[in-house]
Amino acid sequence: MPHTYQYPRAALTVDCVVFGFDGSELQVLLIRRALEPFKDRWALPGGFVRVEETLDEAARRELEEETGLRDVFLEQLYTFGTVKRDPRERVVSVAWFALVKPSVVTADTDAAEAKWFSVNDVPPLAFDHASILATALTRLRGKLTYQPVGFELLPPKFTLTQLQRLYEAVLGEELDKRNFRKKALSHDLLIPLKEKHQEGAHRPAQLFRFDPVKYERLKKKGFLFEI
Amino acid sequence: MPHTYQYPRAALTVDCVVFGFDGSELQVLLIRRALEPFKDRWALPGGFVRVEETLDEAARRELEEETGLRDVFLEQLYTFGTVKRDPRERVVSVAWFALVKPSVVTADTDAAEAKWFSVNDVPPLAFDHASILATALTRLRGKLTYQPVGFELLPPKFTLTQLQRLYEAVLGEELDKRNFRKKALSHDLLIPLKEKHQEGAHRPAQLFRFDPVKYERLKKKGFLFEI
DNA sequence: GCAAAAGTGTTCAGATTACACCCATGG
DNA sequence: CCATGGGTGTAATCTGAACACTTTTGC
Repeated sequence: MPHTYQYPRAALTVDCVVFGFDGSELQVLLIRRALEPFKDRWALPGGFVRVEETLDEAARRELEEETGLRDVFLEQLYTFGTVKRDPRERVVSVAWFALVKPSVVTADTDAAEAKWFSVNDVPPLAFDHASILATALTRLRGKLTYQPVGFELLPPKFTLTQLQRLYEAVLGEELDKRNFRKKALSHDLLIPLKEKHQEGAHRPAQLFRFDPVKYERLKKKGFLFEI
Repeated sequence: MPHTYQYPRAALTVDCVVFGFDGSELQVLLIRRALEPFKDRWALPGGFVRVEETLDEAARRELEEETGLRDVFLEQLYTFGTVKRDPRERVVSVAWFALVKPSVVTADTDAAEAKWFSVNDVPPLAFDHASILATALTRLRGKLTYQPVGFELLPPKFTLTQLQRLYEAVLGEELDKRNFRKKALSHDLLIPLKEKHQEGAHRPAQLFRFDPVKYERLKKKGFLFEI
């Protein structure tokens, strides 16, 4: 290893796969590129890492600049480093995946050109972003079955049916209502609220919130939240 | 996002956590640094990424240059990017973890100053390499319980007892022999050989090899190999 | 014949699956 | 009173955990 390493150097970027849930489909947030290359194509929000900021700071900064989102659940996904992934020059990108709650999903994002798409109906993407998205989807599916990340995609108060719909949307399969409820409640992470959720001409549903204290305790033990 | 991004840029490195198994303890391969900073300290093998090579090519190249190892199981681990992790300048490192079979573990490595250490007895490490190692260990433990990676750490022919010792070393707990064997065989990935393994004054043990065809098939289905 | 590691089954508890009907509400 | 989604229990099966003795070999 040389004592110092000079140029040429790869440029370093971050890209964020931001997932949301609209109540029936899993969504991903994309921005329309204003500049070449891939001008006018949809792309993951992201940009260059500054020399004085950490990687997650860069991801959060770019996310806020390009979409207006702040304080989201963010986790490193994978680093993409094939040589020609950017036609301009060598660019290595550290990809992140983010989960946001519906309050932010439905709010306007600062960037006029940021838009939510169903993951089942994504337009052609710039660079290798389709492959980054695919990696993120696989990771989300994997995580969902053993970690309670679903709550990051739901409002603070939610019904068991909403939780089930989310699991079904992400996993792409139907789940048995009784078994799902039994298991979801068995982890003792859901606190029933006094309120009910009323919507439409039918029996109102029990609202729950997520218990962040028990969540932290579980997390430290390399937790499980299997559905 | 600017159309091009100029300097200052972070430098990009790769670091490899190379695991081996000596039959009783999990080992990690370290090299002694010849230069400042952290001169004479032990460190993970690694170095700067060249602008014309992918990240995994860089990892494999550095691994060969510094330790003589080739053709190892290699998987991306995590990218470490805190600002001050290298005292010289901003360096972002893509960490990898590698698994090598005993034939290579016991062979001399090209680098005079590469050495195997038990993971239970690691010297102080340069940079944030202790934290990279800890991350790799957690990942290896996690992987072992649902993917058949153990075979990457064993010779081509092995006994069930050797496989069990490996699991015990990595997981840090004793396992029940009968339950372990039942489960290991249930996945139909182990092919019994006609040969027996003879060592010492006791009953010779059945040798097995790993079935790479079934492994690939399982892999494509997002496989499971639970022990 | 003895020391040392290989090899082998059963039982029990808990978890997972499959499955169908009544309840509360608004219109 | 009816349409809509909310809510509940049980039986059958599978899986995981605990547990002890016989076999084969070299010396």
